[in-house]
Amino acid sequence: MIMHRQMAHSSTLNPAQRKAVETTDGRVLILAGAGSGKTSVLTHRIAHLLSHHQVPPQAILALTFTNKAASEMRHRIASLVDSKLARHLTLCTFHSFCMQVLRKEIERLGYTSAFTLYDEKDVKRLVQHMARHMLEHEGSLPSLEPTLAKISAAKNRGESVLTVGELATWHDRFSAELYERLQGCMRAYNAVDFDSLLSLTNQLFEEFPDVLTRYQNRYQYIMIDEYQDTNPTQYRLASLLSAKHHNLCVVGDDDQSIYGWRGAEIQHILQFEAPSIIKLEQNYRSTPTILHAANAVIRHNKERHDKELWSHAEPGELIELFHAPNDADEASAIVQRMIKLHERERIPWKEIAVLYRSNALSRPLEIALIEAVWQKEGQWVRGIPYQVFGGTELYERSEIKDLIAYLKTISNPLDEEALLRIINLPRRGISDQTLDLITKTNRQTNIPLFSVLEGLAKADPQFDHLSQQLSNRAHAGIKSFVQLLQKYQTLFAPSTSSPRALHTSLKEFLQEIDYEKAIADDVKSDKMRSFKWENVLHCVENLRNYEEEMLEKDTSPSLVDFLSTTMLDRDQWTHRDQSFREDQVNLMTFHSAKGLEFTACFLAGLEDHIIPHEKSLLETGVEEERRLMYVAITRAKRFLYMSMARHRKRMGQEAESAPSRFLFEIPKDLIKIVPWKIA
DNA sequence: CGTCAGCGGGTTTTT
DNA sequence: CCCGCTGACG
Repeated sequence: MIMHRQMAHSSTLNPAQRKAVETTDGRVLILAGAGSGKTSVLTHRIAHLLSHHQVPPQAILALTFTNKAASEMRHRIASLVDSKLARHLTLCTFHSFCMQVLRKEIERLGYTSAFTLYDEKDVKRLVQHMARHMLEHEGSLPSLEPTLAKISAAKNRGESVLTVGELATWHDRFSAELYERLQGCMRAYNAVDFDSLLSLTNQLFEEFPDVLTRYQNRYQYIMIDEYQDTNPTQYRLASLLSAKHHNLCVVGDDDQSIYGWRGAEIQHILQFEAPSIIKLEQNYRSTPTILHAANAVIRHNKERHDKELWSHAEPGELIELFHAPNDADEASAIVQRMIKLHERERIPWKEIAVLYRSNALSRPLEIALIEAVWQKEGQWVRGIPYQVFGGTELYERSEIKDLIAYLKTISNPLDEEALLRIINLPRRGISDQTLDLITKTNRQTNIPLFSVLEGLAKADPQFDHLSQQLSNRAHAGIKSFVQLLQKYQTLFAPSTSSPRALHTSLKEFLQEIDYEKAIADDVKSDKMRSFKWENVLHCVENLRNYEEEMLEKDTSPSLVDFLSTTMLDRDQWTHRDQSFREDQVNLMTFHSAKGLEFTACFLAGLEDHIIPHEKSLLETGVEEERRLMYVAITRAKRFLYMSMARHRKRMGQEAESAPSRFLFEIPKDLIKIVPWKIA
């Protein structure tokens, strides 16, 4: 045992890290500053539990916010311990954990285990439909933005009713009514959204103590990553699960809490009661100059745990700050310096990032990158390779959404939102008018839409009245639609006698509905056509990959599971095959940069109104904006540039802007103010 | 069923 | 100013 304490794998840890790894029991708070080796600590801690305390992997639960974090941790653990052990850990996002629980237990709450998952857009669409239906006698719809905001805030708090302002205004009452109906509707559709994935799990645990006890007994050790980002529902879940063994270890950094506007509660990490509070303050990422600047800025916040990043390294370069006349000049000045870094300091493009507060600021930068002229292996070339994070993603594309809607309808015919999306796609003569008639019957009788369609298809006398009102064309369309769905419900059904690959069925399905032609009919340009079709094929490829993965894991693949995995892991759509490791400059928001690091960072548009964002000042307050600035600064390893423009177009108008107030919080001796034009 | 004009809105985003 | 959505019209 004593020999094991000096196990090779933990010998690289510093004393604070080691303490964090070895404090296994009870409530533990690990305050992990930016770049302090948080992932290392978490993975070593889990490895330590497994190999040193012989905790079975099934008894460990580690929850993260992103799939990326979960899979990175799993890989790193697998390199520390027997990979068989690593495989049996429950290490996943909050959402996929709840998905797993609900797939097994949701029938207690009146859903079926084939429930489908809605994303925000799906919910929004549904809310719009419902609002239109509720107010069909009114002239025009009120703006749904405030309603959606209220509903989303309530969901984040795990509240199933709106009690905003005692429902004083008409709009409040309307929102409350809509929220109530929305939940009824989701239930009827057998659909769950991202937020209710969490709140339903809590509800399940609260209403069925026997279920809770099972999970409490199983998970002796619970760890939560990025604890500063937990919202009340996640907090509740952690409390429920850890209430038996009380071995709850939370890891995070209050200074990096930047998701308050999405319901995250910084108070959770500020007020976490624990006998052991461990601070990781030694930074392995940035130069002391950069760290001093970051510390100086964040010191101005009141709501925080006291801590300060430090490093043994050489002080490093000063932070360069420049003020350009306008945004285009700022962008080209950034690109000029970037070329210098690449050519003189040999910094690869992928080690360079430009970070900005909001996506709208990326335009001028892209233009400057495209127009840039530089020397590649002695040749003059035009254009620096770059990638912008967070554009319109593949999964948002209509051809994919339509295809997914088809698969949702096949696996859960109660999902009327999905059904209505594809009922006339490709066109099969079911017009809006026809649909109106059918949905009216569906609403009046409370018979699910798909059952009405089935009834019509087999001429069930119950629907004679409705049937008479429909055209022959509509009849034919409905009949073929119902047959199509029934056929593929069987083909995609799990564990039929002849095990058939899902992607084979999908290919056959695409052929049968002639989706390629449907896309071709819909789109003018050839380029767009092939692009869309490629996206569809990519989707088939995803399904095939999924099936392979499942077979490797000895789990049986299913359409339902594929759909939820797909919805819960959007990375598979973006960074799977393409370019992730390519040598490209990175453009992204401060928010998306969290967790990443680059040798050189350019922080662009550091102007008051942009950072701190004036709208955000009113909502989440100046401290969250300061944390955002802190996150941005701490992304840089060696070179940090800060810049702003004196004039910038704002809402169409040219306007003057002032330097960000946060710049004045950085000690002058860390900054070198340089002319924007490079000599 | 598809196209176009007029209108509102414009911060951050993962699951 | 530029975008996306809605609703009216062909």
